[in-house]
Amino acid sequence: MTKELKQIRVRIAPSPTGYLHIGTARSALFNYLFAKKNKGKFILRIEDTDLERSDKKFEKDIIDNLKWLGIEWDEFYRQSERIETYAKYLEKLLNEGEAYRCFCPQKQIDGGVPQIYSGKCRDLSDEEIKKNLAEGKKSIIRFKSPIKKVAFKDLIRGKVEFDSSLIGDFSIAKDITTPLYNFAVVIDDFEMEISHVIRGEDHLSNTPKQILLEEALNFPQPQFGHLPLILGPDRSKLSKRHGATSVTEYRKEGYLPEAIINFMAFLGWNPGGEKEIYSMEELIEDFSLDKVQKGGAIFNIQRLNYLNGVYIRQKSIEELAELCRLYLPKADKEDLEKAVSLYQDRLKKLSEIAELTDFLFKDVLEYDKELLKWKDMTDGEMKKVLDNLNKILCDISEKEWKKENLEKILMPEAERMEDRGTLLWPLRVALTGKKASAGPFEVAEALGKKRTLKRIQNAKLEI
RNA sequence: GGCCCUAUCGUCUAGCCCGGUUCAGGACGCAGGGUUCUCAUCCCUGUAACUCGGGUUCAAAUCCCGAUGGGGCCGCCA
Repeated sequence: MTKELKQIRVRIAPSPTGYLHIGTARSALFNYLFAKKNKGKFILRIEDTDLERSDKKFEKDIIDNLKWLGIEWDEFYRQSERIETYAKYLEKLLNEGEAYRCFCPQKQIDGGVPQIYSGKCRDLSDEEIKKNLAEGKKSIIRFKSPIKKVAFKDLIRGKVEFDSSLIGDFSIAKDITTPLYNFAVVIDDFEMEISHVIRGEDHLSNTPKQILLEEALNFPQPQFGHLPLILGPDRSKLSKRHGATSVTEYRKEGYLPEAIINFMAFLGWNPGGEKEIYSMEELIEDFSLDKVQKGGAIFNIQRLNYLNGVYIRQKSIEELAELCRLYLPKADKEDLEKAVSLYQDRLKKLSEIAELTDFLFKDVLEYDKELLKWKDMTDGEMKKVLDNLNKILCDISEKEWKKENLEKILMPEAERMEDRGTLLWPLRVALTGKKASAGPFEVAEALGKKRTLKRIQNAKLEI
């Protein structure tokens, strides 16, 4: 028997009840990589059956940020537009006696431990159902869960087995036009011909329910693969209380999509070699589900920062300047490029550019005059140094006001001192007002002759 | 509490399937050093782990069993 090789079709199915979560983004990435690697299709399906909690603004955020990350889909669906389809299958299940209406009050949580549904309404007669309905009694639709062992081979974990008697008759819809998660997923995965369901481990215990439904509906079973969770520092599932969890927050702070992608890929996955800087193309090339980890991985911001620095340093000045525009709204293209070339090596996040380069955009610097002093200089020595600096710099023409020239002229002067810092530290502080900054020659060039001399004058006035 | 998943440096992990080549490799972090006026970049060095207990075997991080730890789920949310 030759097995027909079906096309690989995977999906990411976020619900628009919050901004794109880092965990959802990583699931999307893994699905995307798997699809691309196997020449398959990647589908985005918005799971907005819960009208109360769903919000268009979150849907927009999910779409925008997935695109921003470079995770593009081949097909797009919205569950709220597919209600008729679910209704059709709901009717079928109801008619075939695989599902039933339940008129019981909502499940009670007993001593903190929820109970399995008793099955009280399982065998209600048609008359009783009609009567209840006529009386306007509230009902939901439950699946008549057969008692059996449900086993499946997880792509990442191997054989997993559940006992359906511990699941009970779970709910599949609030009413005929309001399907619930486990049901809608099964219908959609079938209708969309999903071949592999790759999702977070938090869905592992939903899998037997979905398999039971697939069996009742005679659907082929997709392959399941459950990804390890992204954890907070306390090893519990990453959530708001651990800090920023949405892609948009990291985006606003100035993390690059390349860095986030590289970072997320290596949370729970590793190709085995020693190469750790990977572009999307390289990830696709090397991706494989059996290199996925089983245990959860802590979200380590230090590593994201490091990676972001790596990608920032890879940018051209022009690109980086454009990316930083948002953080320096008042700067023109030229200023932007000056600022960026001065601080590219020092940037961990784009947002830092504003504070780092504020001295470029100020007329008057405010700093403690003590900061001007290198080691234990006296005021007199300081004055001499500044005068000297002023004298030398005055003689350099506007035309020659270049980093290289400034260095060529100033360095021998600095060498003459017992310590180069005696000349260079006060210069740098006078120009930037900071104890840590880019080098004095490049800053002087960026500032230009006039402003440089002005700042040296101002420093003298301080003493 | 029940069910399920899981377990190598502080963190992300390689090695485990096919036991000996590993007193366990890389990266982040941290510490120290070099370059350097400062900070950063860059370069070098160091730091630190096979959860525990039983087996199996000449030999176990690697195979088996158990314990313990950690996590997830248990909704008329997804």
